[in-house]
Amino acid sequence: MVRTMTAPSRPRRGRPRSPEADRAILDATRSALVELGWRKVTMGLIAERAGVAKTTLYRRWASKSELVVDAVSVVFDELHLPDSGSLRTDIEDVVLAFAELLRRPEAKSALMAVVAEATTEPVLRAKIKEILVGRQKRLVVLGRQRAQARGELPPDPGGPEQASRAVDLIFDVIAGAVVHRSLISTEPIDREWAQRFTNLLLGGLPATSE
Amino acid sequence: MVRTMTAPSRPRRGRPRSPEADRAILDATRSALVELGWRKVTMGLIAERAGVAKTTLYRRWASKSELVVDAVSVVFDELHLPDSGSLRTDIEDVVLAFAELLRRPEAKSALMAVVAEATTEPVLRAKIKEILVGRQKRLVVLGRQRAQARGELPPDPGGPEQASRAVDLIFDVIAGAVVHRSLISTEPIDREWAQRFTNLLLGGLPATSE
Amino acid sequence: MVRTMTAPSRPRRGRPRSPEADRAILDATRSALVELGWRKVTMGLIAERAGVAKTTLYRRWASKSELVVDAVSVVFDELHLPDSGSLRTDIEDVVLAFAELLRRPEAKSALMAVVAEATTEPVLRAKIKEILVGRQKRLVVLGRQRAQARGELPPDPGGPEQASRAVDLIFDVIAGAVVHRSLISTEPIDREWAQRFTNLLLGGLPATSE
Amino acid sequence: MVRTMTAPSRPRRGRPRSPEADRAILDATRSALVELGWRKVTMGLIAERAGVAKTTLYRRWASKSELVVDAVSVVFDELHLPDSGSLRTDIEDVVLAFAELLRRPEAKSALMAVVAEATTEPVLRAKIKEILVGRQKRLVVLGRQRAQARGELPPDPGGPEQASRAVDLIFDVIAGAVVHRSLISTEPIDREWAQRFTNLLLGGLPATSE
DNA sequence: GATTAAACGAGACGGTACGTCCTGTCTTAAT
DNA sequence: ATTAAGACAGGACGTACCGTCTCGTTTAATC
Repeated sequence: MVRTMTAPSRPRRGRPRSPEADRAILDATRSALVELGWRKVTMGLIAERAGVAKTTLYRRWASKSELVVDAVSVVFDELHLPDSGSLRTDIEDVVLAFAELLRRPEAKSALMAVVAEATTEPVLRAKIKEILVGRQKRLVVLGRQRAQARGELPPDPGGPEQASRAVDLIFDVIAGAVVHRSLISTEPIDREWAQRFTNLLLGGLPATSE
Repeated sequence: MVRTMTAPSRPRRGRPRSPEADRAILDATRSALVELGWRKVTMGLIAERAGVAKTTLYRRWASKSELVVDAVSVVFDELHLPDSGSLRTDIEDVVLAFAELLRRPEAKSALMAVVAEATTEPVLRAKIKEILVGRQKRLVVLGRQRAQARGELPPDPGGPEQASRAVDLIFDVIAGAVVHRSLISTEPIDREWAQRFTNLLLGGLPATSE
Repeated sequence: MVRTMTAPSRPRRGRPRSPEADRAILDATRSALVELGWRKVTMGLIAERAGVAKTTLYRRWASKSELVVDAVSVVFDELHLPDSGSLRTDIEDVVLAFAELLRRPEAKSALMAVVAEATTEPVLRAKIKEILVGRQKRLVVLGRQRAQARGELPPDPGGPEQASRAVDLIFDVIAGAVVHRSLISTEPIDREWAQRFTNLLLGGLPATSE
Repeated sequence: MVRTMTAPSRPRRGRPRSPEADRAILDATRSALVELGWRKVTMGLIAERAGVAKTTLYRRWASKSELVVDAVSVVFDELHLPDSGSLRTDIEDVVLAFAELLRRPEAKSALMAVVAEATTEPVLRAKIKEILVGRQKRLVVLGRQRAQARGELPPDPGGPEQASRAVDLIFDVIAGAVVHRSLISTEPIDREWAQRFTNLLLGGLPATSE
């Protein structure tokens, strides 16, 4: 998560970092995002709400953006893909679930902001790629496997690299459509839209008018 | 463009606003975005580079975000859809053109930032919807008409509202995929990717593995 | 006082500095020093009490020390030398008055602090020399003139430079003794001590035991 | 010196305090004062230079001020009064020696700072009174005894208390004049000034013009 | 040609957040 | 019990922008 992953067995001299502080900070960040939105959330406010000094924040995270990515990642990890029995409803369900996630204030106000920051900060960019993008591709992989098992999709034609590129493409199309409609076009996503999108994705452009 | 569009025939007493200032401000904004990126661009800096007082900026635009949307809109308006002769290459071409636009620093660093701001500011949201979203749908409308004329797509089945919803969907899918891959997944978009995307869009998910 | 003395007739572009802010800041500084002492007075607190932004302070003064010198200077300017009729009582009176000034919390807590800062900051050093030292020498000059008029002291023997050096010496001896006993030895200064000091100053060391 | 002087024969369980640490800390404090001056010297820096943990500092001294007083005291203890054969040259010599001491950066930058702190901290005040003031009065006592033995000064007229008060007065006058000229007026002290000061002190004000 | 009202440059203003630094305390494991 | 290491709460620092304001100065349409 934070930098706990650095060196699993370090000599560890001095007072160790407080895990309670970690938790309190991430909780405070999420609740502050819910109540105030990205703009009005400040490092000082998070520290105050977490009952922690500002230095404790900066000791763990290099910027507000990186802290927020970590705080928001657990929300993204809540996404699951219950086996609905058909590829069509699997897609519809995940589109609706993702759309609902993007309606949550802590996600909506934060996602685009950290992505904006990331355009100029490579470290943050890598973090987003790993946490918010990479980790969610599991949903596409899983849905694809199920569909292949059901015979709804043909088995992977090429090697593993080709399969990975296929997953990436599908992920960008699904997540991209939901993000674009939710946050850029700012139009609502309901089951009807999810169905029309799934039609397009499954049948392709010429089939949509039927 | 600005907000000078209020009441085209006002009594207009006193000194009129300088059109040179308008131009200088928008130019300074674009060049500052190119060099420094959204974060480091400040209203004070724009004013200085434009040889203009800060007051002059605020007399015309309510915030940095709104100014930047206007400054960037001309870049988006450069997108065109030359008739390539087939729907497939029309899509490929527009995907590549849009991807290239998002590689330009003034667009890349600004788009997500203003979208992030827009999550909490309705006025800005409306402006983005009109300028950056609404205006580009013309590309989808045009491409669709040509494809229908060629017989590549069936004619509009329902009324005009249904057609509008179809355009919206296609726009969100195409623009969403490009934006997501460019700015969130931060992977390069080349002709090979554009072809695979177009395959998916035209043939649908089951056809992609062939 | 502040920098009002710079360029008596400048073109003066832009909004002029608020004289009310000047006054409010200096008042707030003095009252804060009285209540809290040098250590606990912060720039942020002064700004708050003066109803002024911190930037307004820093626009006028480079540091807390320079601000405090200006704020305290008016207290030093309150020192006067009423004509008591004899050199002996003139000295006693001025010693007691200066001792009383150094008992005032705003002076006591601030004087040594700014002098300490001045050991490393030439600009501040010059300011102290001008305001807190130079301006008070008038008292010595005046007392000396009166004593010479009364015949208690011989007229200036050498040229004006020699007279100036004599004044400097007497000032350092009187002010030095009062400052040292008040703030370094931290012993009380009462009329009895003032009399013994005056004896020493008028009669010299061998005469004190009589 | 430190506060280790509490209970010379304690049971002393656990690891004893390192005397090397004491020395290293005081040395580091002095050298840091020389290089950086009071302001830029921090407890953390002293600890680092002494190769010691911050905890070790705070276990021995209650604050930076108290540590610095101890570190600087050895410099003051270097003052001596070689018997020059006459009261006049004894005074001149001690004035010049003290002036030279106050030119040393570790003394100059520290003395006024700790005095400033002491205006609000009684414990520190007592420490300064004992170490920096009380201990140096020996110089006045010694010089006086020699002068009385030579017949340059009359013997003590009153009881021991009156003699003590006389010593205090002379000390405040001499030390005060040197401190004031060195650190407040910030004028140089050379032999010529020391002679004029000694003239004044021995002969009194009316005699100075001769 | 004089009036007049808005726009203009300059820059001060109140305010907010920043990220750094230092203080003095506390918590580890090691000695 | 002391040590080195270093995390901790707290608080001030001085800077940077924000968006507003108050000046004195143009500038053009109206009178």
